[in-house]
Amino acid sequence: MGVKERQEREREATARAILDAARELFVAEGYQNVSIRKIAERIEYSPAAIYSYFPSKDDIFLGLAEEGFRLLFASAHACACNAEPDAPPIDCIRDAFLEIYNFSKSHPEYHALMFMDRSVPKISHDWQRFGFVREMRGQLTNRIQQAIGRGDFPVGSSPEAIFRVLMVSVLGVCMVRLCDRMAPGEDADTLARVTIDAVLTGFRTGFTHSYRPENCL
Amino acid sequence: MGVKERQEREREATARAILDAARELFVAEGYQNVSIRKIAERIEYSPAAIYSYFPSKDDIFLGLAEEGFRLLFASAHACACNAEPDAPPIDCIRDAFLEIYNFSKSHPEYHALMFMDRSVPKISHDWQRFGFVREMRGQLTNRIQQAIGRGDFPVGSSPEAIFRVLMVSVLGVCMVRLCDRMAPGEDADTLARVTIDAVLTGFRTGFTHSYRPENCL
DNA sequence: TTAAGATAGTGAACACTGTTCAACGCAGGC
DNA sequence: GCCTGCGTTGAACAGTGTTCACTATCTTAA
Repeated sequence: MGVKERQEREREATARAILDAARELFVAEGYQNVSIRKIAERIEYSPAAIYSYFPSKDDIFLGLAEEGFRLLFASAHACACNAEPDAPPIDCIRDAFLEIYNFSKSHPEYHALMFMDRSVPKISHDWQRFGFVREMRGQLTNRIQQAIGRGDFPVGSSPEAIFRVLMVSVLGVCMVRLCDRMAPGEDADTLARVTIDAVLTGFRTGFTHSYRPENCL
Repeated sequence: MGVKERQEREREATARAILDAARELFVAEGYQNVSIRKIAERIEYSPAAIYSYFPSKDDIFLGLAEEGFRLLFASAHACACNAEPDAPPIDCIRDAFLEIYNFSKSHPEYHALMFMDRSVPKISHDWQRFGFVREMRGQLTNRIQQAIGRGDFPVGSSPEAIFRVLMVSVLGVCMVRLCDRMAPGEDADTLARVTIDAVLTGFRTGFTHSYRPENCL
């Protein structure tokens, strides 16, 4: 009687195998150099077979981006601020954004897929659908709110604005590094730290603005 | 006797025609959708002919990136701070970086080619060779030095560090916008302004760091 | 047990891509 | 008038994402 179940299981296993093969290939060779044919060869299927599991190449990489967010979220969870619950919120915030930068170093392909790639339009459009993306933002904005409560930021500061500006600034550093736009000999790690500190100091000191974003990452 | 000269002129004209066709096509349809065959069709040559003018597709777009830097530099020159030489340096700096953001809006394809594209590796490697890139940085770091002299930034601040952090932060905003990573309804213009002000305020207030980059853009 | 049906997987093709190369035609110089 | 050399070409190569008619196998009902 478990025929349907077994078939379903087999289908799922093959889908997983496709994703695994795609991941290994694109971590090793980059998105541009992963072709359906290479994935097919790796799992010993014909290229056409893949299209009965995923509607297009983009959808395979949409699945991988989801995996990337899961990975980043796991890293963020494991970083220092969560180990010491009594650590100063401001240090947690700094660490969390440094972790995003570090993630872009340890998983450059995932980072590119998640934050930079324009060749997978579906990621751009659907990218808010990942639940843990919202969860991760929530956790960080909570920390920022906590810091505001402690007087680290001026009263009335917008946690979302602080989060957003930190995010785009760090993503800027990541991009400049990943796109080989660093000056010869320039130290990206220091740049990341200084950038985060500059933005944090800016918001801590306070300046007037009416930026109240919502649902950003 | 002017035969060689005429031939040379004709070759140059064809090379220009290739660049023009490439530019029109890629401004209209984006880098990904411009093929050698489309360029060839537009200038009424065979695809193979193009390869006697440019070693590869990448080299055509390397030429276009150079054009992009020229354009951006022209915009920066034309922006408010140059119109009023007595304007507060801090406003000039803000305007200049806002201009970079605006350029990414008015010329998204050029911006992507200049700052984001990884599919044209030669741009990454040779990208410091553009003379006016250094010139533009020089002009801006001078303005920052001027501001330091006026006491807008703490004594001993590094103009290069301020320049660099402003640059990567603005590039972050540009990237998030161009890569469709904005939240629905989020206002990128405001984000750009707030980001620049946050970084500026951070550096004006001052925080300890030993970042002394050189030759960055 | 056999016939019918569902379906996963295939090979071949389509319409593209960047790039290469032998061959051809034509202008320039002797 | 012939020869050389250069610009240009058509055809091909090896690759891409994707589609589709077909087969072979496995499942289910009679």
